[in-house]
Amino acid sequence: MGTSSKNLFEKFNHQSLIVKGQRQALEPGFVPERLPHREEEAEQLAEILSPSLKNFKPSNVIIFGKPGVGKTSVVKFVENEMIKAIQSSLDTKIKIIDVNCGIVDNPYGVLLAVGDGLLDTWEEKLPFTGWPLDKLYNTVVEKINNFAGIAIIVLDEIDKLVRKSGDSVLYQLLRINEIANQGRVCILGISNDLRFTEYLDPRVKSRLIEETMVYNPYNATQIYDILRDRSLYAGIADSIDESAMKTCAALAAQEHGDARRAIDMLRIAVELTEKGSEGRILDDTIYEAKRKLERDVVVETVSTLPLHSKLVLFSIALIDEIKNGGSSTMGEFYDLYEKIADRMGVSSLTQRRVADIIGELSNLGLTDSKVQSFGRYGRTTTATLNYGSSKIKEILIADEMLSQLKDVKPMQKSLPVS
DNA sequence: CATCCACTGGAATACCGGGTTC
DNA sequence: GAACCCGGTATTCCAGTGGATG
Repeated sequence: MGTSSKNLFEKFNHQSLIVKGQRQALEPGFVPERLPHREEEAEQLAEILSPSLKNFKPSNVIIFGKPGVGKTSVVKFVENEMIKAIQSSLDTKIKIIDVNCGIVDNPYGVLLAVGDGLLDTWEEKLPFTGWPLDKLYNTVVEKINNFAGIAIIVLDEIDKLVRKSGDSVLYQLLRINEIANQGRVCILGISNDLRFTEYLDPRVKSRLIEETMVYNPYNATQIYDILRDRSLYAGIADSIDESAMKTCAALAAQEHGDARRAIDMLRIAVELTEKGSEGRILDDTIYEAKRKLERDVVVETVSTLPLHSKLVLFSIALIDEIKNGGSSTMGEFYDLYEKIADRMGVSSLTQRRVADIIGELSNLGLTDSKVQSFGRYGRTTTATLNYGSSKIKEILIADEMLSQLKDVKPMQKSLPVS
């Protein structure tokens, strides 16, 4: 390495890094050693799970709460504490199995995760497809029997699992305790949705929900405390303005008291500061971080959409353009979508499917859609873009597949005034 | 209160990846 | 290793339904 010429990375080394501690403290998924304003919840959960340390099956628990209110953090925290507690006593047999039902939302996947979680390290993993469900289930039961301890199955986002695949897996998991002669399972569910239990069979419901905990959203002062705590971990406390931290907390409190969002904003503010020249995080940095966060989310969601969703969104954007911000009806954008798909050389989906795609886009917050009835003249769904059509188009066209649509202009039709 | 259009839920179909059987 | 079994996912097909207007 030459001494006279600068190393390529040197420039970046000299960036004014303001993080002097653990950078992970600002990343999603970090589990702190302290849980400001969730100490009681953690203790309560530990109490519920404590029988497992004496080899008794704890009650099944469901934790409810909006996103970013610390559900997962509390659970992870308690898990870690429990693992520490087990290490000191050799005669307790506990396995904790984490399943993120946001990703694994089908019966096979859940049973597979449970089965794999019960394997000893030298055992070969179970096949991730191919087996009949009952064979997989029998294997899981057998593993529980051999294990002869308490298996705590943590089902994060359990509401998604139930919505997509019903409660059959839950029924099967609960039934293990009846058919296995040794070993017990305890289910710890985490849900964003208070009402998901309505989808449950009463028999499953009563057995699954032996204990419930509801976590309330944080208020601004609580989020402030959390941010302060994290900034201490990250070693940025000296580099952040008091009022900036308050602003950050206040902004996040306005949006459902989501602490995760506050931490995301703080992290981006840190990154912006390290790239910039200010050297300190100010109020303005926070506002800029907020804007960047929102922008990033839109780009991310739009660009990861499946092809046909992109085409539908493109149609809506085009109609938005001609109508200058107006909404479009199913008939309009479906026609346009068909033409676009044809031009791209892909076969178009049916209207039925496109109706679902509209619903998905609306769930993602990219569009607003509602059904409108015109009485005697039937009814349709209308869709409106939530972001500027030019911006949406720009993101869409960045996709290689869609780049050929760059110059597509819909022929001006006389559209009914809505 | 009939009417009309497409919304909507569910059953059917096609396809995929991967084990299992002979 | 060809043919078959199995569950998951995406889509289509079909029939029943919703609801404001006229």
